[in-house]
Amino acid sequence: MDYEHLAERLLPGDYPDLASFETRYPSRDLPKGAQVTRLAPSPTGFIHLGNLFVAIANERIAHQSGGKLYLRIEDTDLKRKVDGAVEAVIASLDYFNIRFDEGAEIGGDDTYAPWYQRQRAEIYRAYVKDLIRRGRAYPCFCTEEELSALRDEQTANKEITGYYGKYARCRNLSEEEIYQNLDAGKPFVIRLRSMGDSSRKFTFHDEIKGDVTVTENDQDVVILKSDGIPTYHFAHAVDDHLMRTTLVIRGEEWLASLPIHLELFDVLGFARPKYGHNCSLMKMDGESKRKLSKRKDPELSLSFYRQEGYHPFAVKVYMLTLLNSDFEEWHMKYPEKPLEEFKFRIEKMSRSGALFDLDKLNDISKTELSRLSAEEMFAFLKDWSFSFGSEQEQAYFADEEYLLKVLNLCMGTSGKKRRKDFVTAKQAVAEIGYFFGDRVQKDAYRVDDGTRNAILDAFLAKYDYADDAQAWFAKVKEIAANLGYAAEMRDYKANPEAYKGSVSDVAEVLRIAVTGRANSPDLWTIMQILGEDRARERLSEARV
RNA sequence: GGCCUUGUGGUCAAGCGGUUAAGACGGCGCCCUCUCACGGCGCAAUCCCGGGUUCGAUUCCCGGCAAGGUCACCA
Repeated sequence: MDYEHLAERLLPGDYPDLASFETRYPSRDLPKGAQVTRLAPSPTGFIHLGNLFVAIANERIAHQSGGKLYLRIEDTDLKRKVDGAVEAVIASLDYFNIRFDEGAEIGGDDTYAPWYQRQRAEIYRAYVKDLIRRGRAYPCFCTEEELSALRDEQTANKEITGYYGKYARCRNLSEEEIYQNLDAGKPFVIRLRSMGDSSRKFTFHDEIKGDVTVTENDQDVVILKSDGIPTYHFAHAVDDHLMRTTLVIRGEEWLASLPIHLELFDVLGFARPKYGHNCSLMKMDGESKRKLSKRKDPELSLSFYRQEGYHPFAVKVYMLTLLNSDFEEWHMKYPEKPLEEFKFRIEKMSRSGALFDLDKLNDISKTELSRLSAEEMFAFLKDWSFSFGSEQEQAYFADEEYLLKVLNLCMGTSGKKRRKDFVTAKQAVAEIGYFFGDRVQKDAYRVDDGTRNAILDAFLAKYDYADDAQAWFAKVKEIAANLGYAAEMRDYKANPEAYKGSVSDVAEVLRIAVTGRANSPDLWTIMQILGEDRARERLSEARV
């Protein structure tokens, strides 16, 4: 077989000499141990938690080793392309403080560009042509129908499906048959002529999973599709070699095709990068665990967290606690240290899939938000409200001084311990509604109307805005005592039968009258913030 | 179904042949307290199941079972 001639027929024209790629895309000059990692999304416009999960790992490894993180776009499948997707990826990750050093739409060093695979078509073809010349790749004319018939046959025979061994019909086509097909204008793909043997296994060291047993690839996989664009497998090998990736961290769904990639690297004469396959995030669905799904789980989408008003820092902290089991302890010990100081270790990454736990995220959110200053909280809430809040909520931000007072109260900034009332911006903004016009009656009074009025009237009569917290509370106690309630909790607990209730019941009436709810931060402060007029107004309006 | 991977409380997990089997979230209870939040204390709850190896297995080996991944001209 004249492979030289075949190669020219299949991919006519001059292609650069392969050696020229090695000089055009030289080895990177980086310190010893530096890792070059990448993110290689397809431009579907959908960036999800799993992407963020992998992105954080790649970013940490690259930057803490003095290496590089780049963005490559895998747009080999046109059907998946969505306009603006690349910008969306960059913006979404930037929101979580993940920055690329180079790559699509990043600017900076473009030595290794182009970053879009479609724009690299000539490069891939040059390598494919070389493979054909060497007899390591061949054209395949099988149609989709033939392929699916083959698959059905194999399934029926309980055999491994695919294009391999005796089933690789076009692998052994004679020269005449090939040229007849070509002359007839039949479309074709280029397949790898695999030299592997699926009965042979070998051990591969995965940076995350440790030693794994893999079977040699014996599939004659498609490397160049009929449109002249490579498949993922082939583009991966060429790009990660030429872009000088040292470590590929990707989802574990790729582990199964690792043998293909390894054979490709070998046949192309490329040094293999290191690989780390990480588990995917799972979710509880009824009784069983399953991978987070785009269709069923809104929380998979990164935009979900923005809409709900989760602080990006909190989400990142949660991701990190799932990513490295010792991170949580470190972060608790040094809450003020920047995340970048944590020594991220790829070998600490979990080998099995973690269940996404919203309770845990909420808890982390609460504590991260409680560490903000009132001013930072103001900015955070404002930012959220003007993107997702109602007009009414946006109006909260008109009087900055007033809102700051509210936030200081709700965050407990004056006390020794911070309050943790806020979980998300959405919830926080709703929470502080009673300081503004929003006076929904959230909780019901638990006393009868007569007592309610009696308490309200008594308080109104004694209320003095100038009272300090002590004097204020002394009056509440006095009212309690007058109405047959225990002024001291101690007394009430010691002898509950002797009273109608305790001061807490009296305070509750006032609290509901002022805030609409049975639970709130310090009532005296709330009334101070609201101002005398509004406080009195609410108290009298609460009479029945 | 084949192949690969993984199996420690409800969840995330430490653990690497001898431990009262850490810790965090959640649950429950108590304390603090005018309510809530914070904080403190405590409780319940775990080594998937069989066989081995060993003086001794959660830890090592084998076999089950279960879960997840994957078997495209998608990535």
